[in-house]
Amino acid sequence: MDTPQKSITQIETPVSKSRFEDSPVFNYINSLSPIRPVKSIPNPHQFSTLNFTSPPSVFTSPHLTSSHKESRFFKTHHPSPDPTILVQESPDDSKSNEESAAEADATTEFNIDASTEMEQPQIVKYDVKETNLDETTDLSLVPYASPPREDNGEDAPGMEMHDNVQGKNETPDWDRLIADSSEFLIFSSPNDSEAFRCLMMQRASPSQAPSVMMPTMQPGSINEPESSNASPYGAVSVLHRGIRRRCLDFEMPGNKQTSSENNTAACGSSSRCVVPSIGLHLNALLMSTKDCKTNNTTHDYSCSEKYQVGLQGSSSTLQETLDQTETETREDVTVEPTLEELHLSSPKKKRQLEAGEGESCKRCNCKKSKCLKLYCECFAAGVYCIEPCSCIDCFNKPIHEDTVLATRKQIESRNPLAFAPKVIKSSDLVLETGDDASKTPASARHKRGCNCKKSNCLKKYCECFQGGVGCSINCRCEGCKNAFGRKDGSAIVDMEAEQEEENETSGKNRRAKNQENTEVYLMRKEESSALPATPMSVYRQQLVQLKNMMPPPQSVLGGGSSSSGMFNSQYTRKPEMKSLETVAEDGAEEMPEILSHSSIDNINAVSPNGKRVSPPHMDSSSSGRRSGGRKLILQSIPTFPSLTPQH
DNA sequence: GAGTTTGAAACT
DNA sequence: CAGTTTCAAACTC
Repeated sequence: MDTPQKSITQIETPVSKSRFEDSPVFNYINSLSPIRPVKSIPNPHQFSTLNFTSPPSVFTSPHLTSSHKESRFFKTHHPSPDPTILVQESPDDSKSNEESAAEADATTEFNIDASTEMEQPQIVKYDVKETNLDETTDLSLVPYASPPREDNGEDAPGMEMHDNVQGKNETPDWDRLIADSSEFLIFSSPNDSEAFRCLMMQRASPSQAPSVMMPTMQPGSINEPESSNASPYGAVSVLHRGIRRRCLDFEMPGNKQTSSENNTAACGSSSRCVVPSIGLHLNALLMSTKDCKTNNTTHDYSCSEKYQVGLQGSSSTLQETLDQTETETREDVTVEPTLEELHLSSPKKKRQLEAGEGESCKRCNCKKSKCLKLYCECFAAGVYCIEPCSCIDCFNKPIHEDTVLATRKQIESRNPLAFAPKVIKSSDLVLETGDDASKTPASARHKRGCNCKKSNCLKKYCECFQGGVGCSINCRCEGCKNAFGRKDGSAIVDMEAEQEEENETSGKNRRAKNQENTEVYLMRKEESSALPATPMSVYRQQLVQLKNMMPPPQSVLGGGSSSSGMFNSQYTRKPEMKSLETVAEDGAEEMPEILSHSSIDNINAVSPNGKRVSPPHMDSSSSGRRSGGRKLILQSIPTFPSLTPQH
């Protein structure tokens, strides 16, 4: 420090400084600008110091990113030093890091924070929840997270440079920062969801105040970075990444068991499954509905509430998780979790539910694919197989996480959109395909289109039909009679007409199917009509319908997703914008959650694919439609992805 | 529950 | 990119 300063001073002083200081202009400038010559000298120092410090900061930020990356796929530890320090510094650090790293992200986050200090608590809460639920490491990922803090702590000089004018690189700033940060953290901590509490409790959190410590402490301070893996939490966090998230997320509260088996078992339990599935996939909706049946058959509304609660908790966690860590997972995924999955899952689930009992999660029946191919619904949906599955030689279990992730990556490398939602909203489609989207009543289309030859797009063999969307020019189907919209462009055909046609062709089976289809179709119609109306009402209707029969996935998505929030998952794999848009249309308040999911999907689509970036859509659409409070949340979401994007 | 049909996914 | 095979869900009986 000293040497550089000296050198600088020596150089500047003799030459320029003396001349300029004497000049009247210099005097005038001095009088005008708050910055005085004194600073000029110190500045160099700081600047130099900054240079020194800045490099660390730069490295640190990368570390953060790296940690995030790692956390996504592998749960890593956070090398965070002292949790306390990190916590304290977190706010400023985040800012500084973000500014240096990505101004845009920093600005957004910063703006959010600054604009809504009141809301910050909420945001923090979400973060905390997510982090808690999903991963401790994720917390670090959050701008506020500890990692930056450490760096900042040393990097403080860098901060000071900016601040030099105002204040200098004084430690007192740290105090303030700490105080401020503590406030944020405190807010978040109090907000902690019960799940988080449970985690904390289970974890036997370190002595420190949970609120502040929570984010960082889990990973770093108390437990060694590596410990994350060893510790159940670590395993959990790891599991949360990628596919596991769904089931694992739910497990958190109750189970600390990170063990994969336990997780799967947990999934077997309705409660767990429901929550996780919801978070990532619309499946949860079905699950929830089912649960409602079993548990609260009578009270639809209660179910809805329950569901919402679950969504909030899970969704928020999922969102952040996805956004922050999982952009990749995308799971576009996953996301996505996704409408598609929901659609698919719902019918299946319906059957399963009807046939079997209590399975809240998806089931598969894979015999040869080892549940490591898209043939497997569970795998395709980004969820682990669970007990109810009848699969043989299943590798889609937490135990084989590495294999699952590797396979996923492989598949994504082949087809980045493989885990993305198959059904996209019209707006997105419009961009891509053009008018077709608008034609369909559903206002959504299948991403790639179907290739039906014999089903006339009137059976669930048809992905378009299964997804509750009309066929489009992208479809290569033959004899398309899709009730949701024909390939030729004819808008939705009246179900009656369809039924008549179908009856003509073959009478028997159609009857039941048509009924189902009709129901689905009606559901969709209601949804479309109801969307403008209250999301809750729609949601309730859907729930009721679901209870009565299998809800078509689409319907679930539209109403349930909107109300509860589905995107997803995005996971994300990432669900595509459709879900987002639908959600936006449908529901106002809960949109954020949904968005989070959507974000996931988007993320998935974005990072892996790079092809379509749903987030922008989401942002634009969401921002335009949404109300302020939610908007903030949504905006915050996008920012996270930016931070974590790098792999 | 077993068998068939179907179309997506995977492979060549 | 097209054709073929594999696969598991959807469907039928």
